[in-house]
Amino acid sequence: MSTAAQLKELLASKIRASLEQAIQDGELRVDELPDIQLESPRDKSHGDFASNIAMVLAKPARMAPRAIAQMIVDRLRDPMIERLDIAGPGFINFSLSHQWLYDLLTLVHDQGSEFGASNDGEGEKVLLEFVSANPVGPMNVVNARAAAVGDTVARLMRAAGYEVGTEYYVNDAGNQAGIFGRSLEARYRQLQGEDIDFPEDGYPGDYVTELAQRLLQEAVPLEDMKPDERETFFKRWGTDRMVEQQQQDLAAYGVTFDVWFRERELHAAGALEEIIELFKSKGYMFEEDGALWFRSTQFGDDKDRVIIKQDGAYTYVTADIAYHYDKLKRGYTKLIDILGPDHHGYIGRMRAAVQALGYSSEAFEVLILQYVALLRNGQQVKMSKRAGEFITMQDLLDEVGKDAARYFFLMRSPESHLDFDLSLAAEQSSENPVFYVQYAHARICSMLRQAGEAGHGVLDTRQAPLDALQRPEELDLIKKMAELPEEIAAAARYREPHRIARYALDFAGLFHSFYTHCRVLGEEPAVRDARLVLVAAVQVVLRRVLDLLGVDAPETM
RNA sequence: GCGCCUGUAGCUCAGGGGAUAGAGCAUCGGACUUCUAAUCCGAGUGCCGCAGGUUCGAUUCCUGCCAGGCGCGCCA
Repeated sequence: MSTAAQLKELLASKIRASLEQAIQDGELRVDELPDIQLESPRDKSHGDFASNIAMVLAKPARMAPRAIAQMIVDRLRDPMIERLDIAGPGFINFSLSHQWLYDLLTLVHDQGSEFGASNDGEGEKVLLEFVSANPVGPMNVVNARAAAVGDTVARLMRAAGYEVGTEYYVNDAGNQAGIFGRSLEARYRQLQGEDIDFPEDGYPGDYVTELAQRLLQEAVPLEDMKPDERETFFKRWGTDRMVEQQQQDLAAYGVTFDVWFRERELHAAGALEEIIELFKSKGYMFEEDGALWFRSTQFGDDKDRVIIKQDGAYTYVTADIAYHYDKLKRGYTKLIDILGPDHHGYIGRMRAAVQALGYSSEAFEVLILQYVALLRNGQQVKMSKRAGEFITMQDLLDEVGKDAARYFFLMRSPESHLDFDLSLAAEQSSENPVFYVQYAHARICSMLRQAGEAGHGVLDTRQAPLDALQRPEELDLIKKMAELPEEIAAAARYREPHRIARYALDFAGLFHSFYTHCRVLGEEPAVRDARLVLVAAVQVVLRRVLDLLGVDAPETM
């Protein structure tokens, strides 16, 4: 039982053995053998697997690629290999007997919802931080994109053998949290009938007033507090409520975090002072213009960064350094931050900080998501924060639903600008790719239901007459399944969830094509039983893939 | 000015050293007495932004340029 990845390794070792034999025979002269790569050819006429090794060796061996290929082919014998062709400029194409595909169905059924897993990540401890929207207002569509991408990257990395923690960093101690607290207090007092001005830089949204109303109903004895206690109270109570809201919204979106990390806890633990002392002792700090600076340019940043402002307050960078230090001290060897497009300037300073803390710059990695343009009926939706006209994450989910939202965000490569067509996403039609995939799953459920009612269960794969599967539609489906482990591993390694969204679409397409061309129920028993095993395996794979994307797999549509 | 992202079919986007460059949508033409037609089958379209370079081979890697988007706080 082998996946495509395992077979590639096997074939590579056979090629290597042939080459070594050729060297021994004195027919080939090279200093060393390069890595032997096998690929899954796009074009079916090129066999199951193909290698370009003859072309790679052409120069060092000073021989024609096709002659090298012939030399390899002459020495390659294996019962598994049905046909070997030399094609084009010197490709070696392998056509295998169908047995490996039948075996793969057994593997899929044995592994079930685990199918596709690998140990590509070798247990590397990765901390994935994403969204981390300030707890002072509703989340926006870039936050929604970050949530979908981050959550699916985490799922993919776990499937690919990484040890992943997910975190949401709550900026509940900074400037903006303070402004938010003052905004809330102002609304609260206005509701009590006081005639006071709303802070000039305050948050104008209705949600602040709604929170103030809620606080009023809770009848907290604020009169007994001193002014600074009141300020702390409003800030803390307000941001805590916002965090609760964010947690709810994200959970409804299928996104949960292992840890919600509060900035204020860093402050309370003295973590910022610790950083300052550490950097001072290492000579990375200097004073200028009444402020304390981190000489980040020493580590490749484009300018130095203020750590303590003239007014004695810390900057956000200080807390962020402390936070990342905390992550590193917890044993994570790779910190991945998923950030919005307005934060790319942040990479240099954090990378500098990580190095200053004594870690490799490679321990810190940033995935920058690009801008999301919302379209409705082909027109771009204009948003103005100042006028309070913007589409929140919640609006988006209300309009298109969780599954379409996640799928649309995951469809595109994370670092590409994204045109999100709200009209299309909300449409329950064939034009909407998410339904296309879900429909494949629903169709399978319906078939298996009817098969079961007719008394035809899915046989154990070892009992089923799988060699009845001979049609290209059947074999193509299985081949595609065989590629899932490498697809997941690649998607995890490059942090590219769109590979899986595309895989889902392609795989569903293969199934729909099979469905049209091959009947299951009503065929002669051997064909029926073999196809039922196949269809059940397709169901397993579709569920796996949809689960990785965080999209539901409905049984009926 | 500097930095990040993006230029591939009419539109939205895949493909990131290899064999005739792909998908969806849109357009046109077919396929339901049979497991869900939310489906399938067929048809056309491309100086892969431009110019150099590396390579046996470049849409893919490197450099420069052009175009678009977004950043460049003692805000986060």
